[in-house]
Amino acid sequence: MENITNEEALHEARIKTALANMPDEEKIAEIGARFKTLSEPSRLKILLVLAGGELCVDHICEAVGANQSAVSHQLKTLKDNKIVKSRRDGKKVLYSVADGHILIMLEVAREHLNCHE
Amino acid sequence: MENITNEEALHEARIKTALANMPDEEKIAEIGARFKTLSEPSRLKILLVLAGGELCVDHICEAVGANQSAVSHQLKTLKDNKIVKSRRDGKKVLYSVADGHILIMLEVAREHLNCHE
DNA sequence: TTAACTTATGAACGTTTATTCATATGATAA
DNA sequence: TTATCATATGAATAAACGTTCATAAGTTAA
Repeated sequence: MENITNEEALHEARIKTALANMPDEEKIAEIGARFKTLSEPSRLKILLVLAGGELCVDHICEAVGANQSAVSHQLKTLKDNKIVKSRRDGKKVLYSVADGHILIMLEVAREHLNCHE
Repeated sequence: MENITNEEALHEARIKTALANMPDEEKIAEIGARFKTLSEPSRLKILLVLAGGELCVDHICEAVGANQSAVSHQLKTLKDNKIVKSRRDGKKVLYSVADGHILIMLEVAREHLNCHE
């Protein structure tokens, strides 16, 4: 009985702490948007290809085996979410991974998979 | 002209290397499923609350301000994807974060956001 | 400017998915 | 067993999203 009360108090304390440190709705939505961007296999493939260095759109299409329109749409999503960046070089537009955090997240996700298979 | 050829060769080499190291379709789908699980704000909130320690379902409901059915459905998704684990304690079922990789990914995602805002 | 090449984008269709409602299952106490 | 509390789940509705098709926009060379 005493135990139950203590547990209850502990859990209530956890909830309070968690809520105090909880990011606001907007921040949570942004974090979620990042993860969502990384969740689609077609985008993951593009990212894994770009992990090797910058490439233009038609090379990306060739590498992932998807058509140009689909790849461009996905690149836009990736870019809007700061997962990749781009620069123009003549007729071509070269895409690359935006920063190191992305590759770290990919690596941690793969480690997590290995731990649970 | 020479430059263009060299660039072309470099990009082709990148594609070859990337494709050689590319996980198979199934692995990519699994990685994507993990990210997708982390992408929904309602699930992220649950996870951020559980980051403080294990809690039973009704405490989670209270903390995230969602109804019991929705929370149970989301907990099932989180558990199926090895993001959380659970144990029964009497009438209650206590949920907690499955392992440290999850919290690392959350942290890296937040760092990534901070770099780009 | 015109033609050729490269990338981007709008609309529509089909699929996936989160929430809600109602109900079932599991556990404990009386 | 029965009543109550706690959690899980099936079905349905509504919203979100990826792909495709068609076409626009930007860049370079002739």
